[in-house]
Amino acid sequence: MSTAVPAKHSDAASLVSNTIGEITRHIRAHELGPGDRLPSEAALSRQLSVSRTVVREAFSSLAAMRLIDLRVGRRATVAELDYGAMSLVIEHGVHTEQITVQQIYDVRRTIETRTAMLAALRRTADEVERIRTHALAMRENFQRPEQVMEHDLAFHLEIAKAAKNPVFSLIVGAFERVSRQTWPIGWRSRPSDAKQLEMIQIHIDLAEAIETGDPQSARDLMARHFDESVKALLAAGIA
Amino acid sequence: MSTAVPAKHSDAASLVSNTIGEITRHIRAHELGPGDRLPSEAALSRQLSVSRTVVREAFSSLAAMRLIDLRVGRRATVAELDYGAMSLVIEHGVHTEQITVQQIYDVRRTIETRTAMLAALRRTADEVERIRTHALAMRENFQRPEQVMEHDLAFHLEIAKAAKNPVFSLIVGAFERVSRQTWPIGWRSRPSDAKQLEMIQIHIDLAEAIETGDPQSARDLMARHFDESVKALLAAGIA
DNA sequence: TCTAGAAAACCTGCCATACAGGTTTGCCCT
DNA sequence: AGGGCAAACCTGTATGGCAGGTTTTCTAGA
Repeated sequence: MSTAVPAKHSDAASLVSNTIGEITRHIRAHELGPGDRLPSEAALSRQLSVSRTVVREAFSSLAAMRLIDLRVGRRATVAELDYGAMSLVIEHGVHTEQITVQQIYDVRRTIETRTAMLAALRRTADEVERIRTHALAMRENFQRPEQVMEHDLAFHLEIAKAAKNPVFSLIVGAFERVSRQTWPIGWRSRPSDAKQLEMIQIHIDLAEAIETGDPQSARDLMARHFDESVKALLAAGIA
Repeated sequence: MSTAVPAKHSDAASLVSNTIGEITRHIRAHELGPGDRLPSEAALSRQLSVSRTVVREAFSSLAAMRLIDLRVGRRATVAELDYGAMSLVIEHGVHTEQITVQQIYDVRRTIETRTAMLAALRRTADEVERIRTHALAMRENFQRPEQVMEHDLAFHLEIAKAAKNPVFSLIVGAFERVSRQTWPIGWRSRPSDAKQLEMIQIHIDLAEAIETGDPQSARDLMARHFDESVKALLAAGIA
């Protein structure tokens, strides 16, 4: 490489994006799965005739999308599915005013009425337990909004997981960062303790419907939950 | 910076991820929108007391997620919403066998029955025109699968756009890379010209339902389309 | 012969510097 | 006032270097 000619070869795009392509191709070609190790930066640098700088930026980009994991001293490894990147994309869309909160609620309603239904059909005993625990913890801690929010988020994520389709988990997770920022608004927009407890009660009922294995009821409760939430948000002026 | 002490300050995480946070914070704080320019690498480097290398890797990561656009000589700019990163995440999930094609079809069915419905309610004349054009082009070129596929993908994306919710577009787009790779399988699994034309006919009918403004019918046609597609895939052994 | 521990080899995170092109800015001349 | 050109600025890529982590290998002792 030090001796290599200026190269000129290959596709137009930048060296970094080519390198990203090469790395993903490597993963595919060798059928690597989560946890499997990739070549070292130096090795790739030699192999692809680019500087380590370029390889590093490629790795860095892949890590940003959570396709690989990087840790100092260790080789890069293939990552498990992770919604971190998607969550950042959605957050960015909201902050740059390309997406409204209401639009997110519409999508969530569409997705989560389905996950609620599927969860009622496919849940395991463990999952039911976790789902119910989160719902009850919401009521328990209802004086501490922060706690309620965490359990609320975990509740929805757990239902998605119980639906046994990782793509649903990915999407529900994608809204996490934004939800964390808009949740307090919705909470404050419920004018009384009674209204807040009412909202929490829907979660508890939903957990029960999933436990019972009643998909229709689970579906309806989830739909009602979102309808109520949107109403609350609109009342708070987040149109 | 050359004179700066080893720093030790700040959060645990890596310098790069801190820098990513700083940049997104900058975007938010200054309420930057698509097209607005960010500080130069050198400026950020000074401002945050890290080397240009770190800033570059941060920029590179943000560009990988398509939150910003990079072009040589120019300053980085805030990017428009783009499903490229999400599409890579999904593709990665499929290649590493963490997601199955059938699971994707289930999600698409959930999402796209909704977009079809909304499109029928909210479409503009222009959108109807584009949607119909793609459907008809599928029939026109049905001897050239490559062409059919392109119009098929564009058809679904255009419907999502007509639903007037960018999050739906994002999600439908997220499946594009994977679809491009699995589409031929579905196509070949239809055993005859007649079967293939039948599939295309659903698209044409769907375009019509959207034009007419019949949400229920649009919904049902989209549902049927996915049911048929899954059937075809299963027949081809992609269980 | 087997094992535990230490040394060597390897690897990533970060930095400084350098230079080849693109792009912007601003000034000067008309 | 307007147009064109040079200077200033900016990004893409490369090289070399060093501070820690991590893995592998070798050796000495049981």
